[in-house]
Amino acid sequence: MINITLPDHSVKQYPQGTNALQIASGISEGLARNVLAAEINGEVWDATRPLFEDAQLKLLTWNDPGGKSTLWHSSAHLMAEAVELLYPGVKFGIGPDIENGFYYDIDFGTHTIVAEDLAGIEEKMLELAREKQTFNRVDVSKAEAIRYFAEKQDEYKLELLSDLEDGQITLYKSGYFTDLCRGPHLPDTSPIKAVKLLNIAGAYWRGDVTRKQLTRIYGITFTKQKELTDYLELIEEAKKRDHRKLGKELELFTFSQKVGQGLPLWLPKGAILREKLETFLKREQRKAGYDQVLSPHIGNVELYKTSGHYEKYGKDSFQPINTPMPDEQFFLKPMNCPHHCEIYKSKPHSYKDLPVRYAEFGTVYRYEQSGELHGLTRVRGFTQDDAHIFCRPDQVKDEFKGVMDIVMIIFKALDFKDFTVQISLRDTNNKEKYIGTDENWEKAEKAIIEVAEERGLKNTVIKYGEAAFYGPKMDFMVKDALGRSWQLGTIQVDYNLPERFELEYTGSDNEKHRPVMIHRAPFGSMERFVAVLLEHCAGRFPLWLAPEQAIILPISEKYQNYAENVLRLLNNSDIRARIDDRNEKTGRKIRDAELQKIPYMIIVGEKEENSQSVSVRKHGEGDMGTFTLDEFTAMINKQINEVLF
RNA sequence: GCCGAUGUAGCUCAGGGGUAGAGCACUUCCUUGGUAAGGAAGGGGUCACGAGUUCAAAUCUCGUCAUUGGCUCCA
Repeated sequence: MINITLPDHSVKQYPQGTNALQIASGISEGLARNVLAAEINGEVWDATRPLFEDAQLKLLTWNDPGGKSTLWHSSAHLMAEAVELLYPGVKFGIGPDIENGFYYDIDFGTHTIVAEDLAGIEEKMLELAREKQTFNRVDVSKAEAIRYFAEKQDEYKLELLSDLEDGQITLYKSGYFTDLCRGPHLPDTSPIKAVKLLNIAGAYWRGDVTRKQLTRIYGITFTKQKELTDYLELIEEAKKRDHRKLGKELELFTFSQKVGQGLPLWLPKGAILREKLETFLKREQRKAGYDQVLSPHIGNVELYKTSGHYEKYGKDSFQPINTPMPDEQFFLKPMNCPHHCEIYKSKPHSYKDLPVRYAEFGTVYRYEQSGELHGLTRVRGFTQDDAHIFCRPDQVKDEFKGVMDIVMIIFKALDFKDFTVQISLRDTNNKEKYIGTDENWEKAEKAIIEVAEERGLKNTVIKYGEAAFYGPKMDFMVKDALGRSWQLGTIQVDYNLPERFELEYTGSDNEKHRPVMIHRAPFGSMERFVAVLLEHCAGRFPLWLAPEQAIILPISEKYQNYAENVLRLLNNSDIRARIDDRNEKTGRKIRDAELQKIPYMIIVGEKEENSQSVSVRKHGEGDMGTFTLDEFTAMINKQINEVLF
């Protein structure tokens, strides 16, 4: 007999070889029907896998992440089975579950799969699911597995097998399909009740550009049709928040083929938004001891040879600008750091002056691959809210903390709660990829991890091999409306550029020392930040950022003069407003103002003119009643100051 | 850059081998109104661009450009 501990800490005895599904049946048939997998001592297992030792058991259903992932992983197998039946001879790469659903990478040979084919695959999947095919785990020797996939001529599985140790290889068989897989899987296919194949994409085998591109089919499945319908509705809703759509609707930015790919044009309202964000950050930076500097948009090729960027990115950048002088070349600046290094070098520094903090909203140009461009989140010309801190080694940690505080002030002001912190370190197996000494790298990496711990940052992930070539970094990641993760704020320690530019300060010992450089951009780039902000607030900007804070709606043209008086007074109080003087009824003007997401509507007619007042309507909330102008401006200013101060 | 999809009026989109449609927006007129669409008339498109097939191409084919879902990349 074995002892099984349930989540309520009760312990029950079962014969050896009992499985989780049988235990569930013993508790209730209803529960057994909903069991998708089991968590055994913290590890997700097949519910049908026999238990031979004492264990902690948690039964997993659709409501558990482990239940969902098992359903989706099994769905990937089910899709592969359907594809194999419909398109004999296809070969399979990998097919994992992902955050929302699953995918399978498939080599269709000469056949091209198109969107219209997906419905047929979905149908076949449902047909197979209804057969209640069981998933059977089989331990096999490496030789057996190789024999099976060699016979099937599936070179991808054979390659995967070559990396596996004999003795730890399992196959899963379900229906007509057998896959190399470590599991876990559903007891059988019957819980898969609703299927949607979402899209088709190319994906390089093992993520390697030099290898063959397979066809990746993404899909998602559910245990109820209703869940699928709800999910699809959720996606539709999310698409309404897409910054590309809102940016057009709210007239914030646009693109022009003539100007060029990935080069955003900021419209008047978008420009106000950016200016407000800049002013906000500049003030915070002033408080934190930063100095604003300015540098040109181009730099001599020698600058980038010194920085090392020429060697690494020269070929893939915008190509050099030539001048009438032979052998003279300039590059559009792809980053501001080299310029700031030269600013630092413009005079000698004492240890007493440090840290020196140079900040600049610097516009940079990077020739991103055409397929990478994406709305405002990935562009070829963008403005970084950049700054470089030059400090003594003993100041690194404090400076790092100071920067983190600024990032948090911004996130708080804009109500960004849902972010993750990614700490990117070296790939320790490929140290030659990075510039700088081992010792310096270790020092920097240690400082970042310590600061994250000391400040109690939640949702922190450490990624090895993701560091920039010159130093480790900490990035603040936020998801867009469709769940794609984007890097916003970034803080990067750099022990290398000071070396390359031979930056110095005089220490208390009257000797020359190397300062440490910290690159940081709390917004990341203005473009990407606005994009994410736009999706975050669905176009309903906080009052202090709204390009138009109020719109004055005269009941008829008879009140145009009074409306103009009101506008003048609002402008005097620094409130951004305009008059809707169209020949339309009030209901219509209100509707349009609501659609434009203008925070306040000010209705003026006979009543208001006579009492020198305004009627106020708040976006999304409705009529707020009558105010004097002083009351109204006081209310607006209070609301703005609450966020900003 | 790679695999796939898309490109018709300012916007959202329908249509589709016989030289173009809707709604909204815009202009003019009527209406002068009280918290989410007042009425009428009118203007507006080389159907992304270039080539080919055809008596005839916006429609079919090829190429280019742009957008887009992914992959790869992201100083």
